[in-house]
Amino acid sequence: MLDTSLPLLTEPAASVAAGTLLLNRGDAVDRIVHVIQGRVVFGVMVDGQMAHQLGVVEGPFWLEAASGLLALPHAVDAVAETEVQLQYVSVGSFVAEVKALPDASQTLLMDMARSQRQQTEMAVSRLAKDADARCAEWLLRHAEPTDQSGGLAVKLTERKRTIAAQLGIAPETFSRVLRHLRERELISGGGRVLGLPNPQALRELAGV
Amino acid sequence: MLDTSLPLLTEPAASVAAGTLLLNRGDAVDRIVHVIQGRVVFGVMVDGQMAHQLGVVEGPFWLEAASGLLALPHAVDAVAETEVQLQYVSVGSFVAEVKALPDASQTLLMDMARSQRQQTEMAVSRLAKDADARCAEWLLRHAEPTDQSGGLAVKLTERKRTIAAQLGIAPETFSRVLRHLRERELISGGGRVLGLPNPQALRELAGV
DNA sequence: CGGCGTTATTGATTTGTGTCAAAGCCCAAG
DNA sequence: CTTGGGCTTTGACACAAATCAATAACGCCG
Repeated sequence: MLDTSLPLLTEPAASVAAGTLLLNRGDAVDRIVHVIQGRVVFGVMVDGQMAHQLGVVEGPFWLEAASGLLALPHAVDAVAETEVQLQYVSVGSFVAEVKALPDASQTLLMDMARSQRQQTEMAVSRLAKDADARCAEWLLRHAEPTDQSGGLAVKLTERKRTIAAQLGIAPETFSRVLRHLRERELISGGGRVLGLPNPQALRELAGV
Repeated sequence: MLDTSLPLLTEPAASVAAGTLLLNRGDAVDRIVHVIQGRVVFGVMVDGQMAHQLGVVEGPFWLEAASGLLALPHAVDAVAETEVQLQYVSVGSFVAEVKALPDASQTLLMDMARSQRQQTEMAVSRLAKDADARCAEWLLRHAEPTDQSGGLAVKLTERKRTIAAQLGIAPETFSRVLRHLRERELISGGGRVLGLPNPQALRELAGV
């Protein structure tokens, strides 16, 4: 894990509850949010709901650093998905710090590379794949080996509507895809733990 | 315009023709491409065609710097859209340079911020808007005031199929959208120069 | 155990956009 | 002027996924 702390910035860390709106699309960037710990979802909200999810980031992380550096309004909405520890940092001191400390720009650089990568992968996956393929990909990414026998299984820790949002599809569609995969015997088990009897076929469906 | 030159790197610049494939999705990053001048399209290619365009970048620019820094395979395909002047730089010397020179990481940081921003805006626009809205947005973005009277007009300098690709829609769809907008009298003129008689309505359609 | 609010599933229908195919247009070469 | 080959437009159609609406399955608390 990267250490993204910037030593000059000593503002106290605050803690906000899950569900808190952290920033709004279109708002001017008055301060930058340093997420120390916790998970943040960003995307486009439509009347209070995160209608289109663009990414999920796990702290430590600089939220929308690009907007801060470029002095442009935020391009996305962001919401705390878990409880989040964070610092608010003025754009001025953020930029000053990045300029002054080589290490700071280094870590920030790696940070941005990470986030850009995630975003690119998500965009590629959405453009190039249909719902079935994306779900298959998601299942494989979240699969873990079961105790014995080396089979794979996925535990659904979040609500399915949330997972659907991550996949960029409607909850109904996610439901149908799971049914479809179950019919084709690519997944098994009806509860919140799904078995993957045939990972190879699943990989194929996901387009490797 | 940013200066992204890195003084330590003195490899000679090469020139490649429009249409040249610069990098392939999935390939390991053996060297980084510094685009000095020219336009590069990146996205996902399907049998030789750029089927899904993710972005267009104008040099000077570091292509897929994120992949280089993270030591991950390329996430996208990239093709020269115009003739392009470029340098190939080994990942090693690239990383070394970024580490050694504070200025280098500074400029690269701004560079990545720019590209991330572009990508984010494109993703947002695709997720949140339909074809009509995206075209309206594009028209407004490319509008210029006409000589007299302060009206707005758009000059179509590229082929429409290219514009459609940038908008992430099929050429046929673009054609239909233009007809639709013309029927609603949001654009006028049938040639390669379109008038925008009602920018306000257009802005509304674009979702501001 | 039974009731209730939330979440998930299912079916019917609509919508937007891609695809295929057939003209039509434009312009440069002959 | 005519010809031909690209882009562009148009129409008919197919299809994936969203939406709407209704039902079913949970989970939780009393």
